[in-house]
Amino acid sequence: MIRILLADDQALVRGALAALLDLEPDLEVVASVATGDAVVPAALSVRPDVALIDVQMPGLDGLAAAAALHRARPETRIVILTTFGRPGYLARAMAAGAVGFVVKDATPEYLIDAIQRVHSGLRVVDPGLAAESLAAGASPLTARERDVLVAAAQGATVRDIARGLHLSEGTVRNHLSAAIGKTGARTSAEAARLAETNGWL
Amino acid sequence: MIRILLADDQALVRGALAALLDLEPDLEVVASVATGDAVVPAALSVRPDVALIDVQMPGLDGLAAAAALHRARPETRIVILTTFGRPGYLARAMAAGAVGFVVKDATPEYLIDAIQRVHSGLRVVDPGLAAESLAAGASPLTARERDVLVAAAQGATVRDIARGLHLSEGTVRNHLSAAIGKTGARTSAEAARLAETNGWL
DNA sequence: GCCTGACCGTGACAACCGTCATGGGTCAGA
DNA sequence: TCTGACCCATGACGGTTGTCACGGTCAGGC
Repeated sequence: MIRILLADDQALVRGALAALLDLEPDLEVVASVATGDAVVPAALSVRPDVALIDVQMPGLDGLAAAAALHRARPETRIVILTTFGRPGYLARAMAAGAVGFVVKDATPEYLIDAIQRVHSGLRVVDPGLAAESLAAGASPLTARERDVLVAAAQGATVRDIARGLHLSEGTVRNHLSAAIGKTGARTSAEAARLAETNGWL
Repeated sequence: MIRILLADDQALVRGALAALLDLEPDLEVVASVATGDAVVPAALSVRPDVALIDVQMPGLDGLAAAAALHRARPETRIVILTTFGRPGYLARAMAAGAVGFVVKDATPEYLIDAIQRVHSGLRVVDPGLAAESLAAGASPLTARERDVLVAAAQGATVRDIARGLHLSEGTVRNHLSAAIGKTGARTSAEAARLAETNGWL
């Protein structure tokens, strides 16, 4: 019997996944939480074999929660589940100690198989996504460039960003310019969009 | 026995929802499709009582698919299911002939209850979202303003938009300026973001 | 020590964007 | 018929953005 912890912020998806997994005779959902912060306490309490963690969650996000869980309870095998197959997510998930990575486009059979493989000690990664991840490479952005891009992605102006990060406007423009060059974009808004789809933010 | 058609582009969610609904003794998933274009043919073939349609789908989107289904087979009661509770979505869903609107944050019980209510002739709308929808009101954007905003949301420059829509740059700037005024934004990127979260694109 | 490279910051300039005033065209409704 | 709403265009303006050249700081390698 494989004991599973579910973490997903959408109650409907959480409930539906639980129903799906509980149909399998050798799987058992023993806990399900809605936030990243709740993952570690729940895991320590129910001692699951496998944790299925969504990336998008309020509070601590799925990748950070995975890292915390890996530190707190390395016996639990972590599978990251996500809507968006962003290359950067895969890299960060692996760095966080995850051993599986499944996108929500996958079939239910694939997910169940992935859980079983992971439980038996294997790693499970979508080969197409892995290739894409290698192609996109690691994030070329510096910490500051990331900061200004996340702000720009919210629609902030250069002045807003400068105030928010306590920088001069010229410096913000420089960081943005560097990010534009590195992403191959032609405008800060486009750079923010590209960085986001690559999972660099 | 309530016969249900499921439409969602994510195979995992589709399968999980089917598992969840099939657990109910009076519900039966009789078809599940991954694209908006497949909704009407499937409905004509299996004659479902209720159609559960996600907004985000490739090809024909969920709202357009709902409208087509309502025309082709008005007996089928339509429930729109969506990740994002955007006010504009609700308005368009109702205009498309939907009688239910459920966000993926809802609990499984709520969804099941909604399906049963809808089948018995009632309408089901999240009251909080309905209030938000009234507050945000209908889209204030003209058709052209919408066009330039969707292009701007991709990160296109004024020149790109002008070329893409065969307009002069000045005209594009005028439309953008009008959209910025109507959305209360201060920049075209921000206007695009706001319009998107309101479901006006 | 010295050099190198990566980062942060400044100032100046050209290009672009947002606003406004103005004009012309179409089309629906009073 | 006139009015109002929408579309397209032009031209000009001030403010913002993107780029560049230039310094300064700091960690790591020779």
